[in-house]
Amino acid sequence: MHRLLLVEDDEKLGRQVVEQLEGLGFEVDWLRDGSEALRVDPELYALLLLDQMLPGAHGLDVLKRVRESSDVPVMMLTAVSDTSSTVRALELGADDYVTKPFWPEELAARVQARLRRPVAEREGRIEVGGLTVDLEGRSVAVDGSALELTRLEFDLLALLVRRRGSALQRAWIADHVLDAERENSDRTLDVHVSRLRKKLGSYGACVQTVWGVGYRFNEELKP
Amino acid sequence: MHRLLLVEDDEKLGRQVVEQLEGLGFEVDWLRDGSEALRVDPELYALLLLDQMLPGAHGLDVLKRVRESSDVPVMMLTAVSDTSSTVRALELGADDYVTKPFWPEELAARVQARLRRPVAEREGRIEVGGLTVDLEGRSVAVDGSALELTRLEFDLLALLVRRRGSALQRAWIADHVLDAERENSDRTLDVHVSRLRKKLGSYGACVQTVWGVGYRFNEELKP
DNA sequence: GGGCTTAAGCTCTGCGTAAGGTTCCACGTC
DNA sequence: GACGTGGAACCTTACGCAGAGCTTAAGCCC
Repeated sequence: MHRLLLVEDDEKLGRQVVEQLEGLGFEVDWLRDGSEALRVDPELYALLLLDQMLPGAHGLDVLKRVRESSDVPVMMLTAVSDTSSTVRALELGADDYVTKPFWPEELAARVQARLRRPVAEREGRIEVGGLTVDLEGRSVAVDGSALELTRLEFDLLALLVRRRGSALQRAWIADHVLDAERENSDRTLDVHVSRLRKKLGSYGACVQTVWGVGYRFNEELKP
Repeated sequence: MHRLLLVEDDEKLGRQVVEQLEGLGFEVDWLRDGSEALRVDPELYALLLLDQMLPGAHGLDVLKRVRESSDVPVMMLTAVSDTSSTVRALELGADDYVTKPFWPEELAARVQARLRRPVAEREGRIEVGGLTVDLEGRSVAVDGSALELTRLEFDLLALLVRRRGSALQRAWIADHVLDAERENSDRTLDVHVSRLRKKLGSYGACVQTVWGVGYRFNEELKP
């Protein structure tokens, strides 16, 4: 089964999280100190859970170090107020974040969702419930019937679905989807998201807006 | 059940692939060396899986040799970076390719999908509803009556039909179909597509334009 | 002369933006 | 803590325009 690393200095919260995750069959290593976390080999783990405020080293430092050598998924545990750190974490390549206080069950569910799937980028086709995205054929179907998406809409959906579960930054999405040549209005991306949601019908709800950050495809919300 | 040949020198990857395929009920012969592969009779197998970089002989050499005597489906295992070899492989008649690194599960799924297709196609003939494309005889028939296609029109149709379901890029199609020597106008391809559609009659609708990308043969749209 | 390419006019798609409405968060007040 | 309020972030609709793609007709070259 998957092995996870949790870095969290709060004893009580840490114990709850470990219990939840082990209850789901994960093996969990738990470190209380940031400086210890700087020394571990991230490749040993299927996923990392990093608190932001840590003794020894800040969670962002750990994240930065990890990203120098590995693509392992990283989920940040952040305080509600600390939005600037959250944005910074996403810039550094965090895959998702959970704001404190949270229910350990919620965190466990997010972890499970992330690890359940094969590495999507390498598949030619991704299926989420009744939604099928054919990356090679550039076609999309909902419950069997084909959808007419524009080039940009398809790219947008593909991006979100391939990294489903992760909150993607507006600017990052824009960089990857919009025409890089021109200075785009801030509202351009909204419009395309809006149009995509509409065309996706009942699956439109899976395209979540993450306030102040960007968007996330949430497969838990499928109809 | 089907018998497959895998030619792969990486021990670990090879073992994984063999396990997966045997798990699906295939019989698998596994060679580690390209020069051995040059000596086998491809007709013994339902499908060949060829790595590109091999000791003894390059995967492309094996492919070339195989194609001299057989139409057995060949799937290439290619490194991400090696796009020029991939193009060359398709020119030589490879049916599909999977880029490394891949999940053995993914490869197994592709193999299964490929072998589910009707027998005619493996013998150089593809049938989509009432449309028959004879790759060897370079002839096309709609509902039994032959069609007069030019060389280029046939190549274009063959390309689209062989990779039906995939959205092919304009530039890629042009590279494979038009005269590579000259700088072609952007509109040249349009004209041939247009003429092809006209000649295909009711099947013309299967040739879909994928806006901003290229074209796709969509067998779902057959009349 | 048959087949490939180009030219040119045309259609129409899809992208971006503006503008007005809506939702959400932060902060202050009670 | 409940409530209210201002402002920022976001949603949605409508519209114009650049340019992708279609088609016909005419040229070019083997």
